[in-house]
Amino acid sequence: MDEIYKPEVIEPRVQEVWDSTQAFAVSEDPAREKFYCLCMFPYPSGACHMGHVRNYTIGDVISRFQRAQGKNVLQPMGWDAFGLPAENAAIKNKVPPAKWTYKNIDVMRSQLQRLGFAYDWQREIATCRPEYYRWEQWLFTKLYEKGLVYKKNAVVNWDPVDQTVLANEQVDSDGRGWRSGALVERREIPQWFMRITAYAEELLASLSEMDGWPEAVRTMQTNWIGRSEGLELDFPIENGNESLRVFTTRPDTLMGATYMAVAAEHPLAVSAAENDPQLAAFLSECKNVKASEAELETMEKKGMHLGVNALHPISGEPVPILAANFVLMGYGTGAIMAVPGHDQRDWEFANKYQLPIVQVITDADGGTVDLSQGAFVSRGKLVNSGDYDGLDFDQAFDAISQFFEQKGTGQRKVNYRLRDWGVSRQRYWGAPIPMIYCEKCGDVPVPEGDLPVRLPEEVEFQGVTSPLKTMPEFYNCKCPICGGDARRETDTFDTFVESSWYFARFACRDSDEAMLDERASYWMPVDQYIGGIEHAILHLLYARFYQRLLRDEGLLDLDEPFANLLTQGMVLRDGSKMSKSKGNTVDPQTLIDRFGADTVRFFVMSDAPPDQSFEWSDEGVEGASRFLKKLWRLVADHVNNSSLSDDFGSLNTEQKELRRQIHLTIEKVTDDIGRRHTFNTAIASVRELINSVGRFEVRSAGDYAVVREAFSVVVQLMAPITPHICHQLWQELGFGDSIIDAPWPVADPSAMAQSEVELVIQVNGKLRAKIRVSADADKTAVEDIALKEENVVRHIEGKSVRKVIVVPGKLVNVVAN
RNA sequence: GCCGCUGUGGCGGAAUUGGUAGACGCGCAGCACUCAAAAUGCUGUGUCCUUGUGGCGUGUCAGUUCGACUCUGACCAGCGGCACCA
Repeated sequence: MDEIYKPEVIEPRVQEVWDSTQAFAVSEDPAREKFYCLCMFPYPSGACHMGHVRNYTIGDVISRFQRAQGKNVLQPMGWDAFGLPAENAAIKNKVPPAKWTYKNIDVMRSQLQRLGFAYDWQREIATCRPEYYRWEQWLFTKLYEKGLVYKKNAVVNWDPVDQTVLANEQVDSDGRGWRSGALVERREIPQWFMRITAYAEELLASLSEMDGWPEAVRTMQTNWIGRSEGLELDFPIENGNESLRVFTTRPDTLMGATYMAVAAEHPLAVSAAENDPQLAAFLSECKNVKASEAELETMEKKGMHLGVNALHPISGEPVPILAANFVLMGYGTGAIMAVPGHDQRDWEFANKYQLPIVQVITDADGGTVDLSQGAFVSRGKLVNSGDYDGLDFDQAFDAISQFFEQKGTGQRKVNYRLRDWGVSRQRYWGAPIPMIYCEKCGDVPVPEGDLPVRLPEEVEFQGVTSPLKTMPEFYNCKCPICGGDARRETDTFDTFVESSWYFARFACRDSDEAMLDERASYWMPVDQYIGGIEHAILHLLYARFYQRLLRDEGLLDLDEPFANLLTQGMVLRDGSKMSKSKGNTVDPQTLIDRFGADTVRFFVMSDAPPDQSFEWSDEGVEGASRFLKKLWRLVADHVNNSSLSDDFGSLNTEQKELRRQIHLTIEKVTDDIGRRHTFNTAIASVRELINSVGRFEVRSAGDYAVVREAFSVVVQLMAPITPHICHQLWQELGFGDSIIDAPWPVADPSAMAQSEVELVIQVNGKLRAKIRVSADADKTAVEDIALKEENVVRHIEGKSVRKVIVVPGKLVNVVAN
C-alpha cells in the first residue's frame, strides 16, 4: 500500500466506480424502508459557494449514514433555475438568461460531482424546463377553477424613470432605483394571488405536532400566520351615510379611541384631497416609501387631518380621521381606530399631533397607570367606559361585540396576519402565468391541451423591462372560449412557486401524464430536509401550503411535506457572512484542487454543528488535510506490517481499554450522526480514537487484532463524511470491495462494561477530590469513602456536614457550613 | 419597529437530562528528527497570585438550587427574516 495519501488520484477513481455501477440510482422497493433526504436545491448563480458545500455535505452524510443502516435512500439534486440574477446578467452582458442559466448549471453540476455527493442524477430537475413548469401552470388553472386563485390590486415598487417594477432588492437603502437612481414610488397594479389564507388555520394547527422541526422555525411560522381574535366594526362618518370599517383585537379599549387613521390610497383620503392641495401633497409624499414592512415600521410616522370626522359608535362623539403613512390599503380594511392610551404606536403618534389620550383600562392588580410616560398596554379593568366600567378583558370583549352584532354594524372575526400570496412578477425569466384576457370573456385560463405556455428563450433585453411585454408573437393570442383576438398574460410566477413542489416531482420527474404519479406516494414525505435558516418562513410555509393543494387535488395523500427539518447556519469569514459584495469568499473549487474533496467535506463538518453559523478558517482546512494524511499513514503502516495473525486471544488491560474506547466511539458517533446531527462532535471522538491508536504500540497478535478492529470501525464511521478515502482504505485493509454496501458497526456492550468508575467529590459544589470505586458500590459506601478523603476533610474542618448528595456513577456533593 | 436565534480561552467550538467548564481542533511556545528548512512526532498552553489537588472564571445584573454555560426575570451586543433576492 502506498505510504502517501493522494486524493487527486483516489477521488476521481472512486467516483468512476460509483458512476459506472450506478451506485446511487434508486427505485421504489416496498419491501425496504425508504429514506428521502433532500437539500434545498440551489439557484444556479454561477459557481458553488461554501454555503452550498456545507448544505450538501450535511445531506450527503445523512444519506450515506441512512444507507449504511440498510434503508432505500433517495437523494436527488436539481436547479431552482428561474430568477432575477439571470435577467441582471442578461442586461449587463447581453446574453439570454436561458443560455446563462444552462451554462451555470453545467459548471455547478460538475462541481457537485467532484465533491462526490451520492445523488441519483437520473432525477435531475431544472425548473426552467417546460416539462417542469407545465405542471405548475396546469395546477394554477385547476386552482383558478376552484376559486383558490384570484386577481386584485397590489402594491409594487415603481421606478418612474425606467417605467418598470422593481424588486425590493433593486431598491437601495435611500429608496432609489438601482439603475435609474430615481426615487421609487408605491404603486398599485393588478396581480394574481393564491388563497393561502384559506389554509391558515390548518397550517397553524399542525405546527404544534411537527416534532421533527426546530422549535424556532415553528414559532416563527406561528407568529407569521399570526392568528388573532377580534372585532370588525363600523364607525359612521359625520354628515353622511358612509361608514369606516376597522378591525381591532382590543374591543375593550373602544371607548378610548380618539382618532382614526386611513391609508393614503383610501377612498376617503382621496376624496378629501380633491379640494385640499396640502393634503393631496401629503398623500403623494406617502407614496415615496418602499413597499416593505421593515421600511414602514421604522420610518417616521406621519399623518394629516382629512378634515372629516367619524362618530364614535357608542358615545356619538366626533373622532378626527387622519391619513397616515404607516397604514396600508392592502392590509386589513386600510383603516384603523387609534387608542393612544393603550397602544404604544398610537400613543407616540397622538403626542406628535396633539391628539387626545384617554385612559379606559386600569391595572387590575392596583398598580398605577401613568399615561404621560407611555401607553398602558396590558389587559386590565375598564374605566371611563360608561356601562362597561369594571369589566375585565373577556367580559368587555363579549359585551361590546354583542352590542355591534345586535345592531348589525360589526361582528367578531378571526383575523390572520398572513396575507394571500401574490404570485405575479413583472419579469421575463420565470414561468408564464397561464391566463388569457379577452374583452368579451374576461380572464380565461389556458386550456390543458394548450399547455405549456412556453417561455421564449431566444430574447434580447432592451433596458430593464421584461422582453415579453414587447413581444406581440408572445402576447397576441386567440380567446379559448370565443376565438376572438385576446391578449396573453405577460407576468410570470414568483420563483417560490417552483420551489413549492419540486420535492414531490423528484419522485417521478419523467412523468408526462400527470404532475405526480404513484411513485410520489412511495417516496414522500421527505424524511430529512436541509437548508438555510433564511427560508424558515416563506419557502417552508409555501411548500406546506402547496403540499395541501396537491393533496386536495388528489395527487398525493399527505399533509406535511417535510417530516424532519434541519436548518443550517451561515458560512462566515472574519465574523461576517461570506459574500461577493464583501469580497471575503473562498472558492471551493480552489480548495478541492489543492486538498481534495474529502478534506473540504471533513473540514466543513468538523468545525461547528450544522444549525450554527460556521466560521471559515484557512488553517482549519490544513488541519483537516493533516488528519486524513495521518489516518492514511497509520493504516499504511498497519497494512504494510501485517505479518501478525488476526486473533484476539485473551485481552490485557491496555487492549481492553482500547476496545472499550472503540465501542464507546461507535455508540457516540452513531448517536451524533443519526440523532443529534452534531457531526463536529462525532469527528472529535473519532480523532480521539485515532490519537489512542497512534499511541498504542503493537507488540503481539492481540495488539494487532485490536488495532485492526479500531481501523475497521474508524473507516466505517468516517465513510459518510469522507467517502473516497474510506472506500480506498476499506479495500486496502482487505474488508471488501465497496464500503457503501457494508452495514454500520454496532457497539458491543460487553466491550464497554467496566468494573470500576471514577466519582467526583465536591464540597459545597466545588471539586475537591476524585475517587475510584467499584461500579456497584452502594450510596452509603461511597459516602463513607468520600468523607474520609484527605482534601475533603480539610475543606469541611470546623464546619458541620448538613447533607451529602450522591449521584450514582457521577459525583458526591458534601454540603457543609 | 416586529418576530426568531446566538453570546464560553488568542480563535472555531465541547460539556446530550441542572452534576468535573474548556473535549477535539486551530494558533502559539519549547523540544526531537535535519547540515538546514519543510513535513512529522512529543510536551505545554483560561486567568490571577502567595504555585495550593489555591482564588477567580461561560455577554451584564438579579433570582431559583446542595449544585447553573444549562432554568427564570430584566438588560446589552451581534446575526437572520419581515411577504418582488433566493
